[in-house]
Amino acid sequence: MYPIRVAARLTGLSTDTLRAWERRYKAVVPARNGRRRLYSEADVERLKLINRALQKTGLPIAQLAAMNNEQLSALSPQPQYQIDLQPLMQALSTFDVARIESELSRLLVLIPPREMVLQVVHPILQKVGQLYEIGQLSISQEHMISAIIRSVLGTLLRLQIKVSPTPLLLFATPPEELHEFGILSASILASAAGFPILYLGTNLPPQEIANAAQVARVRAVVLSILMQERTATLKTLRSLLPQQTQLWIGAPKHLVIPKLPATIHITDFNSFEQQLLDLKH
Amino acid sequence: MYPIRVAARLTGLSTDTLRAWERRYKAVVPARNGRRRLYSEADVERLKLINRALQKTGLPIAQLAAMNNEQLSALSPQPQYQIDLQPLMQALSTFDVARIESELSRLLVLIPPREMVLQVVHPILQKVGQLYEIGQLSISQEHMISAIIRSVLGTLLRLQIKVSPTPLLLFATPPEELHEFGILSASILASAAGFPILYLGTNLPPQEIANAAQVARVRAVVLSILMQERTATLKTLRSLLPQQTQLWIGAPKHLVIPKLPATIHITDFNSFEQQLLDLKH
DNA sequence: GCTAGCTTGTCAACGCTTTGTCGAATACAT
DNA sequence: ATGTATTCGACAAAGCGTTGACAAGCTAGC
Repeated sequence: MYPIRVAARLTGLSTDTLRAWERRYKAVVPARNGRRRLYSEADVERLKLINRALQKTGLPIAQLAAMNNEQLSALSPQPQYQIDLQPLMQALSTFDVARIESELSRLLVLIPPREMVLQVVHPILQKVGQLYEIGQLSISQEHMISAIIRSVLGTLLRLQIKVSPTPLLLFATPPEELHEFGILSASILASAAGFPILYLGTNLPPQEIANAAQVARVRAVVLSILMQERTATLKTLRSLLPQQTQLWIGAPKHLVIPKLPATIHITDFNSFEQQLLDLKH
Repeated sequence: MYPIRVAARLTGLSTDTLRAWERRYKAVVPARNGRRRLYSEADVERLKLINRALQKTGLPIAQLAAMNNEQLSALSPQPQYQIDLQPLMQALSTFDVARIESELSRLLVLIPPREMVLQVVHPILQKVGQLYEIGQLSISQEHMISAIIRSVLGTLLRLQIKVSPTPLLLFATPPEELHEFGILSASILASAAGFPILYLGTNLPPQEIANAAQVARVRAVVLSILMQERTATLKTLRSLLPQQTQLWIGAPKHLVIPKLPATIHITDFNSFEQQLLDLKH
C-alpha cells in the first residue's frame, strides 16, 4: 500500500490531481489509514489505465472515471507479449552459453527494447551476480556471458538510437569503471522513451566528458559508478560542467555520493525513468 | 468514440473545418454527449474518405458530402502504397547503414506487414546476398545490416503476433542454422493471415521442438533450413512428432529433403501462403 | 475579360464547462 | 516544531459550442 506521494510518482500524476479525481469523479477511492490515503497496487493500476485512456482518446475524465477497468483497457489496448524467463534461467544455471545466446536472440525479436532491458537483461545480470558471488561461475564463464549480454545491449542501442545534433542526455563512465551495463541499459531506456542521446562509452576522463557535454549542450550527464567511491573525480567533473547541466550518478545505494549542486544519485531504473519524465517537464 | 480534437488529429483536418462541414453540408453528424460532439470510428473513416476524395478530385465539398461511402471510395482508389525501393537499394550499395535504417523505418509505418515482408525485406536480403557473394560486403557490414533487418522483422512480428494458448503453427530452426530470416518472415506472414503462432527461434535441438509442439498441440511445425542437408535431424524430429502434426520444411529448391510422412518441402513464400490456406480448410 | 457572387477554410467573440493547480486552515506523526 | 496530508474553496487555463464574418479562390454570366 502506497501513500499519495508514491502513488503520484508511480502514475505520473500530481497529488493534487489524484485528490481532485477522487473528490470529483471517484475515479479511485483508496483505503485510509486514519485520515491518510493508502493506494493499493490495483488502485495504481487503474489510475495508469485511466491516464493512458485519457491520453489516447481525450474523452472527459468524468466519463472515463465511470468506466470499469475492462472498458478502460479496451479503450487503450496495450500489446501483449508473454515473457517466460524459465528457459533462460535454466540455461544460466547450467552455463549453457549457446542456449543463452539463442534464447536471448529469440526474446530480442519478440520483446520491445524497454521490456528487454527491465525484464530480461536486468534479471539475468542479477542472477549472474548471484552465481558469481557463491563461486558457481568461473571467471571465463562470467566473461562469456557478459560478452553476450554486452552484444545484446549494444544491438538494442544501435537499433533505436536517434541521431540528433542536439542530444538531451550524455552517457559515460569515468576511468577505471569498466562495466558499461549500467549506462548501456540507461541509454536504451532513454532512447526508448524518445530522448535523443549521446553515448560516449567507458573509461573517460572528466575533461573529455565535460568537453563533450559543453559542445553538445546536453541537459544532463549520466554517469555510472559501480565499485569505488570517487568523490574527487565527481567534484572535478562537476566543476568543469556548466552550472545548468545536471549530473546524474547511477550507483548502488550504499556508495557515498558527495553532495554537489545539480547532482542526483540514482539507484535504480525506476527513479531513472522518473528523472526522465521530470526532464521532459 | 472520440471528441473533436482527437477526430481532427486522426483525420488531419482542423476542428474548425470539422464543425464547418457539419454545419454547412452535414458531411458527418457525430453523436453528442450533452453538447459535445462524439465521433465514432465510422465517422472518422468517412471523414478520411471525404478528405482523400477532395485531395484527388478537387470536387466541391458540398457534392462530396452528399455522397455515400461507396461512391467516395470509388472516387479515390484504395491506399496505393507505392513502394520505391530505389533509395533503399542505393543505400545498400553504398553501405550507408544510417540511411538503410531511416528508409526502413519510414516504410515500416507506410506498408502493411505482409507487403513489407514480400516486397521490401525479401528483395533486400537477396541484394545483400548478392553483394556478399561477390565480396563487396565485409563481415561486419553484413552483421550490421542483418541486425537492422532482424529488428525490423522483429518489430513487425511483435506488432502482429496474437498471444494464444492454442497456436496453430510453430516456428523454429534446428541447431547450427543461425539465420532466422526465413522463419521470421514466415511467422509474420502467418500472423498477418490471422493464425495464432508460437515462435521458438533458432538453434533448437529436435527434442525441444517436438516437446513444444506436443505441449502446445500445434497443427504444423515450420522449420527453416538454409545451408546443409540435414536428413538425420529431420528424421529424428519426424519420429518425435505426433503423426498428425505436419512438418513444413522451408529450404532452397536444390536442397534434398527426405521423403517422410506428413512432411512438405516449401521453397518460396507463395507456396507457404498456399499451405496456410489449405490448413484453414 | 471582368465583375458579382458563391465556396470554403479560418478566425474572433462570447459563453459555458472541464480540469489542473494553489492557498489557507487544520490534523497527525515523528 | 517540522513536515506531510487532508479538506475546502477558488481561480485560471484550456477545450468546446455557436454565431458571424472575412479573405482568397473559383465560377458564371455579362
